[in-house]
Amino acid sequence: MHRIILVAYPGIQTLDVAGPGEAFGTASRLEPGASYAVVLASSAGKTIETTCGFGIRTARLERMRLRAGDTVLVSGGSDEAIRRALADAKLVAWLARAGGIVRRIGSVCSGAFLLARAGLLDGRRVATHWAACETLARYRPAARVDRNAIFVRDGTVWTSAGVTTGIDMALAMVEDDYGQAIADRVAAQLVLYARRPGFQSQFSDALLAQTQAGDPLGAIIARARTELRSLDVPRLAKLAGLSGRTLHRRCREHLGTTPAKLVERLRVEHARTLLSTTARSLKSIAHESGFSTGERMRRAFQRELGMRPREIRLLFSARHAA
DNA sequence: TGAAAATACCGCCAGC
DNA sequence: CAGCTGGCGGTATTTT
Repeated sequence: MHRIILVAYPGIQTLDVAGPGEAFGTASRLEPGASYAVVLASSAGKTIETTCGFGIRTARLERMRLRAGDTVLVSGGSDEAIRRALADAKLVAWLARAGGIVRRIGSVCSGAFLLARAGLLDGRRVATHWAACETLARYRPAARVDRNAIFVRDGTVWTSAGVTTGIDMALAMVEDDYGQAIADRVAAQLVLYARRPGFQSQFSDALLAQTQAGDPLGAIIARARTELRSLDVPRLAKLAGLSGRTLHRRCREHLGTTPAKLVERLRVEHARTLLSTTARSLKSIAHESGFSTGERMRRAFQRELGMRPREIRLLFSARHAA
């Protein structure tokens, strides 16, 4: 039996607790092989209100006797709620203590600020909501904020980007505990379209959203993904049926990027997946992703992710070995 | 590492 | 006329 302690405070984001809570709860309820006890706790231990006005009952944090096998997950909340929570010395101290005891400690969305405050993110690679990345990097310079990840596992510390990605992260924990088959069945039960690995960027989600919105660019992106090996800006324009100039404008207004950057991102994304799921040589991965040489791939990775391909492989291959 | 060559970016503008 | 398109070309960035 794994205990999951969801840490709450007034003004938390409803989905940040409900998502992971249901993921673990579903696993426990439907999978004979899996067993979780999910508890909600807050500093005051009362009924607290979430962002949308739901009242949820919480146990008192201090009453929790921490065990080495526990998992602690801190929810995100509104700016105001986070600010108040950061000032809650008891809460921060409890988290700091938990960090030294439990097997896994993590956050969803802006909950990362509380872990940062407790000193748990120093020297770690972490994820948070895209709109909060810069603020977190400034708030705690010792934390290495990965702007692309939807969730990151760095040793015992797990962080996720925001709301629904908390579910992806919870499922990765289920996989860690009970294997992929069970995690996949839970995902199916929750009717998740596809389970996303942590390295899949928030940027991809934006692209996916465009696709579903029926935006012409969405279809172009899908096409482009299949032709990475012979793609440059004029070619992309041709696929899109637009002039270079107009394609440029569309990319700016819909995706906040430029055509060449878009192509580069798609290439990096593709290569990144291959790096972490196969043992193929960097050179062959570079070639398949449309980089003429390994050197060019390395430079693109540095620009897009601030990391070298080799580092990506090292960081993510451990996860897959488990 | 450095410099030349290639490619991309984007303000501007005429044309639809 | 407003609003969108796409060509031009100087500057910036990336590649070789």
